[in-house]
Amino acid sequence: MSKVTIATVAERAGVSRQTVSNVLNTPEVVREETRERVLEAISALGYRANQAARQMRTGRSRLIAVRIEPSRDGINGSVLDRFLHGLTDAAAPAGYRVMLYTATDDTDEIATYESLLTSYDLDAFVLTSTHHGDVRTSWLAEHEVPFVTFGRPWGAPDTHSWVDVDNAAGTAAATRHLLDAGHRRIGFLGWPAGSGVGDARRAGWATTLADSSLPGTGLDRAVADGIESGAAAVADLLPSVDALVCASDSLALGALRAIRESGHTCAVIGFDDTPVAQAVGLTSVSQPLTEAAARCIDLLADVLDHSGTPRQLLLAPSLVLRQTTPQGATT
Amino acid sequence: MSKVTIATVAERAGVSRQTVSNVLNTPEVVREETRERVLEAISALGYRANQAARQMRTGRSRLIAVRIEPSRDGINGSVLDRFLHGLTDAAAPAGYRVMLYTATDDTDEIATYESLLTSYDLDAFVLTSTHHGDVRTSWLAEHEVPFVTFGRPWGAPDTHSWVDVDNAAGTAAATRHLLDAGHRRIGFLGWPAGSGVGDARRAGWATTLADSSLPGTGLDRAVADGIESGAAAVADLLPSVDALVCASDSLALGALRAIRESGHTCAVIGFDDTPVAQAVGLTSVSQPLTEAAARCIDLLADVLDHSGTPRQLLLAPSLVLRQTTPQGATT
DNA sequence: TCCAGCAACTTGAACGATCTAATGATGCCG
DNA sequence: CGGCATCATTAGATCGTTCAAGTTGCTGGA
Repeated sequence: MSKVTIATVAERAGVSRQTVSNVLNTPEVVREETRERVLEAISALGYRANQAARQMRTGRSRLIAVRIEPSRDGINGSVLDRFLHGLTDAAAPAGYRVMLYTATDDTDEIATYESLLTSYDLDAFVLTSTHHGDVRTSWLAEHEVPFVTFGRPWGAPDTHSWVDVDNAAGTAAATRHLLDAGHRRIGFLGWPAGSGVGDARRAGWATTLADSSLPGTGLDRAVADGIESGAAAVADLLPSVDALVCASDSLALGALRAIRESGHTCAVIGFDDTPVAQAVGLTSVSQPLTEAAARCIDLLADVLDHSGTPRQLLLAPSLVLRQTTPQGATT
Repeated sequence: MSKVTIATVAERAGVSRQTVSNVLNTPEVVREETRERVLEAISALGYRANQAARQMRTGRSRLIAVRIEPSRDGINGSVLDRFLHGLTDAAAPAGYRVMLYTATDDTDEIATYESLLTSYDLDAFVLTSTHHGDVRTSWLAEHEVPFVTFGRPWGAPDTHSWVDVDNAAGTAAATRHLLDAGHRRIGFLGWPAGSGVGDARRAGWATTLADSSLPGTGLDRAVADGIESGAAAVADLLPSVDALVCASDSLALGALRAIRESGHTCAVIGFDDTPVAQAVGLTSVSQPLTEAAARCIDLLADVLDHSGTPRQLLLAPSLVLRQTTPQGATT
């Protein structure tokens, strides 16, 4: 099968190249009858527009780029991977494809932007893991590159479209669940202050306790993410709590281990509903990653159509109930 | 900054467009002095070749496509994700970028090939999860599309380049480790016959036992992958074995649960060294995924240079030692 | 009858690179 | 000193698409 170009289709349909192009891009200017004849020719010949040629003319590639992280923590890494799956799925029906890139840090990432933009003419970027003082968003905005972030612009104004999950609502739901189960001394195991996500998760726990007029002071710990650090932090917290809300499944897993070793009884809820949580039967807060990805594509389509102002979406996480007690959790 | 084309560079260096093109693509035909002048202009202007234009002329896009699976089993899905990370990393220095696509089954995937090839002019595909009677490889070969597979062509002749991990060596190492630890009644928990990978993993266990003149008959089970099915299968196997080699971490996790519930003592080794295995401290066979991805890119570069015959690479997995006993494993 | 106005379609140029063929400069030999 | 091969470089065509500027044919109002 030799290559089918727009000229082949035009010849077969007995029209000019431009008419074929119009059928594809601005169908309303072509007469019904002609359009049908062209469409018939297109499907008969199996014609598909050559993206490279289209891109050269229009400057748009229908390609969006996403950063893929070196799988840092094996447990939490799966969150971004699931988001990526969702993004690829959602992009295809919208006529976009996803291209991957890696970068070691934000500065390196910006260098990659330049390289990708000049050589591949990317249409847009989807950023993940936004954080305070994120230089990437300002660079992209400054260079007028369309983008959407999964994660709100912590501390910066809402000048671009983003999708985020309501982290505070997640830990609030977890805390409420523990309250309903009769727990009264509910602690929180999270990360050091400064990360937007971590702070929000802590706040969800704190405000829920406050709403029930229960004390939270001294019942929380802030450590780096990880099983070991989680276990260590929980060790000295244990006598004072009978339940724990955690900022991640890694921390929750560490907590479970410390609890089992100590002989205490303490309920635990994790965050992110990772495969590990599923495997060990741990109750965990689940982010709607597939939906978040689909919304990112929606917002991106808007941005690329130059239609309207930036929009922001906050999605609600859900609590996946499994066991919360250490015995259960290790079952 | 207005766009810098090859003509801009040519003007600044005082040469023609073609000379600039030659500096980039066939440097040996350009005189040393001229080349330096051109290179200087390139870096001064920050010129980068426009891929779309190059692609239209040459028909090559420097883009390779990889299928991303809907994260089926959350535990085992991480294997392909880690491979994907490695692939993206390895592709960049070689001048290639990775594009993602999804497909529901092999037939759908072939339809996607056609679509991607005609509209994006992809250079090559990297296939994963090869299996018996894989129609994808024959389609690609027939249409002369360059590709490399991660996973050997089970049952088909070695007509293309591939990289695979020696699955049998992995379970053999696991079995040997258990033998060295003094176990003599070593069972195997795997998948139903027919999957190349599953059969190889079973064979590694069987031959290692046979080498030590130990019986294996009746000590293995074949079930669908998953924690539940693993637990169920191990239940009736338990009195007869004091150690278990598993075809996946999911099965191993199921086995651990059944063992704990039964009160028996039995060592367990998993496969794939997934985050779950790391989290629960399970000894597991680890595939060198980063290296496999890098080798795939190497082979692909060869294929795309039309240099030489197809090559095949078999990489050795390694055993990651953690605990093998259920007590340890649940710590 | 004439021409403005419109709808439907066509024509030539352009995007930015690479390929092919042609050109000018240089050296070598008889 | 002329002829010829060799090397370095240039000019023009080309890839497949879309944009901008036509062209054609028809309708209807003055």
